[in-house]
Amino acid sequence: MPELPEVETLVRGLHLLLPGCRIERTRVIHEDVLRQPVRRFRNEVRHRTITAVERRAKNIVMPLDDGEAFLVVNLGMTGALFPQRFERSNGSAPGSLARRPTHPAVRFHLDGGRALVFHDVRRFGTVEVLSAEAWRVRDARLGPEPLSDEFGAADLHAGLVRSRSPVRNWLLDQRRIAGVGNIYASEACFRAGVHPERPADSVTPGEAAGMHRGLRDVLGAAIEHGGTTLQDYRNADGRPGLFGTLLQVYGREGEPCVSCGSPVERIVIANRSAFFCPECQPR
DNA sequence: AGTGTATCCTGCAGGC
DNA sequence: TGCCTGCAGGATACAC
Repeated sequence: MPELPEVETLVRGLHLLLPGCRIERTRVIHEDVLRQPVRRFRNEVRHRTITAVERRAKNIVMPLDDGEAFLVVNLGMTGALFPQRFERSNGSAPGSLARRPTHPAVRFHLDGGRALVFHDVRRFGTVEVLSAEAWRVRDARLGPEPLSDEFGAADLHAGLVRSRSPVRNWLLDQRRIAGVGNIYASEACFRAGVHPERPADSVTPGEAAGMHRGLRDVLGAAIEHGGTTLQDYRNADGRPGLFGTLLQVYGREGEPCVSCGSPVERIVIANRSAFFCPECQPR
């Protein structure tokens, strides 16, 4: 479910609330979301203080005790993090709009009676504590952040030409570029006028520039609108993202292309849907 | 280095 | 109403 813009929106909300919170104890309701034994997990987070809330690719990264360890959450398809019993200085209560977590998997009990709940219907999400070194290694395996200043069109092109895999698949590979998922991969291909099945190494420098632009534009705009909610995604306030109506091809099979009016098509690449306009994105 | 397939899970929509 | 199939924002492991 959640891709870079959704995770970024959630992280921005949580960053206003969680730093300084101390984890008193943890209840693990569904241990299959952990990547380590429950006992060890609970021991490693107990009595630690969350010192920041950051994003890397689609991961929510919370340094504990200024980076002695890292609590890393991946939302998978349906995961969500709900802050509970927090209050802002203006009296509003974040998370109060959230539907009660029907599928809690891990509940962190924080100081002051507050809590953070990881809720996940399908439980494809993961929650884990990593040592500083383990997180560094994990981080190093992830590709560049598409919105960072260091990521240029030339970098994108240089990465693409090293692979013959379909462009859409290339964009989904977190080792090549971080944070792009199925929605924004289709959107980026559309904005660049590149057919999603085109071999990555067939993309010209000009097309790569268009894709670099399109990718950054669509991710940036999606963040401004709080991300895309198809079904489950909620931000830290429990509100859905509003970018869905602005998607140009994803989920619009049969509907007219926003640019030329031709019906948008859906194809399956590597078992996952891709949407494109056959006129604007020729093979 | 690729792809296809399967796996982890649950819920929902649509067809009959 | 029930039953069935297919589909869903992710990530990983496997055989080929």
